[in-house]
Amino acid sequence: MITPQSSLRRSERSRRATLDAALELCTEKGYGRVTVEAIAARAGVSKKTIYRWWTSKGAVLLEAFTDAFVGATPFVDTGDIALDLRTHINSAVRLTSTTPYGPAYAGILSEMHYDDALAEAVQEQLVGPRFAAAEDRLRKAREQGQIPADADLPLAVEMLYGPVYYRHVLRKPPQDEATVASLVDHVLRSLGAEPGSPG
Amino acid sequence: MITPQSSLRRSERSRRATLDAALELCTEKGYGRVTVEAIAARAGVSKKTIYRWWTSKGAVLLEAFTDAFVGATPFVDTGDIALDLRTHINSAVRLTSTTPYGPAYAGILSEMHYDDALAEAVQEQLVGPRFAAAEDRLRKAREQGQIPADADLPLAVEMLYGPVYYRHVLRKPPQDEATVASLVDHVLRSLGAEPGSPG
Amino acid sequence: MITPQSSLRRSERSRRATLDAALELCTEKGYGRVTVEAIAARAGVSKKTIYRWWTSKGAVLLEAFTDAFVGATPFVDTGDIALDLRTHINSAVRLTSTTPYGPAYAGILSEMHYDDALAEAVQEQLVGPRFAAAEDRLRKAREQGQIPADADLPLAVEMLYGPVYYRHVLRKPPQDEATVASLVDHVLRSLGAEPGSPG
Amino acid sequence: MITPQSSLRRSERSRRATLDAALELCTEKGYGRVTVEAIAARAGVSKKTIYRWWTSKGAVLLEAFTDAFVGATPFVDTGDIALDLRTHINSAVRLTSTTPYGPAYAGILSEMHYDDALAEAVQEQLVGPRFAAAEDRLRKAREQGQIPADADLPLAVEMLYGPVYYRHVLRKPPQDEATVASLVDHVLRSLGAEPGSPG
DNA sequence: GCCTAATCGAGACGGTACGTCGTGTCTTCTG
DNA sequence: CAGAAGACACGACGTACCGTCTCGATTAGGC
Repeated sequence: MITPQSSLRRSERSRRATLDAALELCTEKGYGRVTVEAIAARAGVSKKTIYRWWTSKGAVLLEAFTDAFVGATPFVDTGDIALDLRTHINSAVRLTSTTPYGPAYAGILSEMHYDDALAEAVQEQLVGPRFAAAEDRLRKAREQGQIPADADLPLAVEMLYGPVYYRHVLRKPPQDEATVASLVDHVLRSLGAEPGSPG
Repeated sequence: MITPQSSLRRSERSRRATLDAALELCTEKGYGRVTVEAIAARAGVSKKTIYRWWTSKGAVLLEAFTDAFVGATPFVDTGDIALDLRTHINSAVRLTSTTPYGPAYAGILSEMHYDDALAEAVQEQLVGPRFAAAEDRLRKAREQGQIPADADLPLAVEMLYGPVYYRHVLRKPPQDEATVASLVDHVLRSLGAEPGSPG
Repeated sequence: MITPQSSLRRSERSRRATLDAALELCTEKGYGRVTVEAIAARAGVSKKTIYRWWTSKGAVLLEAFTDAFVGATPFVDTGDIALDLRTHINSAVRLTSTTPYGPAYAGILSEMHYDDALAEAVQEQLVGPRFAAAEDRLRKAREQGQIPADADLPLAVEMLYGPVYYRHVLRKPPQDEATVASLVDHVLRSLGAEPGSPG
Repeated sequence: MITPQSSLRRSERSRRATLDAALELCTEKGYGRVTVEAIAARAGVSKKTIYRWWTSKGAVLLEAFTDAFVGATPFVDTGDIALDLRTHINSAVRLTSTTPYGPAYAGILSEMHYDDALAEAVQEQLVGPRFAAAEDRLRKAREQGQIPADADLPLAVEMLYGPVYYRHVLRKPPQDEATVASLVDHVLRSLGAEPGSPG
């Protein structure tokens, strides 16, 4: 498992120092050059302690990552579906293009392909909730008649998130806000929605 | 550089053995567990020879990859823009979901984040041409009035490829043909195109 | 110090469990593979407790060792110097060739070279008393005229004990009783003693 | 095995640097504190190289040791048995009491108890030849009538070497030359030899 | 027969070293 | 003379113990 086994005796000091060191090193050298050895040295923590609470470098960074983004992207419902989607996608763009989280996330995505537990954790803790939140917001819009009743919501979410990931994994520059607005408009139009609020 | 230095004396036998061994190992163990050491041993080739012709494991696999897909996805123009886009995207889906190329490509995408030369090579040899081909085909459709004159073509291409990458990097199941067809329809509709040929 | 600090609250149960576990492990794996960690686990005792009462693994085994041999080799004076020396040396041979004490003693001798406190303790508790006992018995024999007045007693004791240690540290098979008898005779003759009782 | 597998490609430079570093560290810190890690660092050699050619720290030091003493103690036959034995035993005393070889040898003796291959190597390369040489010299003396025909030669050799080991392993001060001379005289007398040349 | 402090088990902690593996370079021998 | 074989210095891996350090939970004496 990725989430640590329960223990009452765990040192919060070591935990924080480890996560902070991992993020720092990710910024300085890039995920691929970060080693457990270096994290331990930077954090003033023993390697044993790291291996006691995490299964891999990826698990450490995932925790650092989720820690930082807990509650960071709540999905507020302003009533304006286009606005809310823009807000949501913009936060994702920022997430993946801000140091040190962007490089860290790219690394986590890499590691997912060889580490099943990590893949599962990413799905459950990061991707799943955001995907669901976007789908829920679209569903509400559909119920309110802002988008047609037969709209394919999962497809819409993929069309929204897809380009963000596309740019991130191919190291292309992240979308600016205007591009995101245009993307949201296109997706809504593709569903058959009436042109809504101005981007 | 990724593309090998020219040489008149290069052994084609060693080249093929190396690429084949790399793909085999990728299938068996996954990209992350493939090592130059193991490729050399499997191929019956010395490490020195590998390092002479490639800069990294990623470069070997990229060559194995492009080798296999040279001319594999020509962009035929049938006159039906929706059909041609479906064909194109389906080939990309197949590319990323077929053993051993799917796992290999995931690995290459990982390595791109730490290997600038590899990133450049991927862009030039794989991503760029395909992106351009899709854009060109859309441009022709625009010229023929099948899609509006003000359509944002790069955005459209990103909306088409984005979901493919999204699923690939997040280890979600690849799209089936119906889903791809629906995606293409949605993208065309988002551009303001008239509903076209039935999927 | 090697001998434990005095305490009224010390748990005899823990003490015995520790010593027994240490001897068991010494038999099973050999001194070099015995660790404080393993002793604690086997004894159902915490490492802290071991470190509270002993300074090192060597100290634990020395105590286990001396515990077992307290009063085990009294030097009885039968009036027959050769017989008494044979008895004495035979007990030393048995000491060093009996499981688990032989391997434990070999380990203690090893550790002595890096642990001054242990070296001192071995000298004071084991080697010194036995050497003195042998020398005393020889002195009495000298006083009774059984050996010449100018006999070099310390040299004699070294000649008696030397071969026992020689075989022990070089992992040669221990002397049998006939060999010990012959050794004692040779040593006595070397001092210029009249040939004594038959072996 | 202790003696390295044959190879034509072995780097003599690395070999010497390793042996020298091992001896230096043995002098500085004592055998027990010497680590393969430290030997490698000091020698500017990789740990892998050490593990390639030796099985353990003990094997390294044994080779350093035997290297230094190859041909160092030839058994010259002057015709005077007492003189020759004194020479021989004195060389053993010096061997075990000279930095860095004394501490190194103590460590090797320790390790022998847990490392069967090392034990065998010590017997074959160091102890066996010296024991045989001493026994041979005594045999010649016996043939020449300098000692009785029924003399127990192995026992004599043990009586000669025993005290040397006794002092070495118990960390007592080494014999001086007068003590060695007296020891040799006693042993010869114990065999029934006529008092020989003056010490 | 309580009360309270030392002692106990358990085990997390910062470390050091282990022995192994992979990297990328370099050398030697062979076809 | 390119290529296989593989030794080399380096550095990270993940593990084992070290000796120190909290933690509650007994568990004795002194009251």
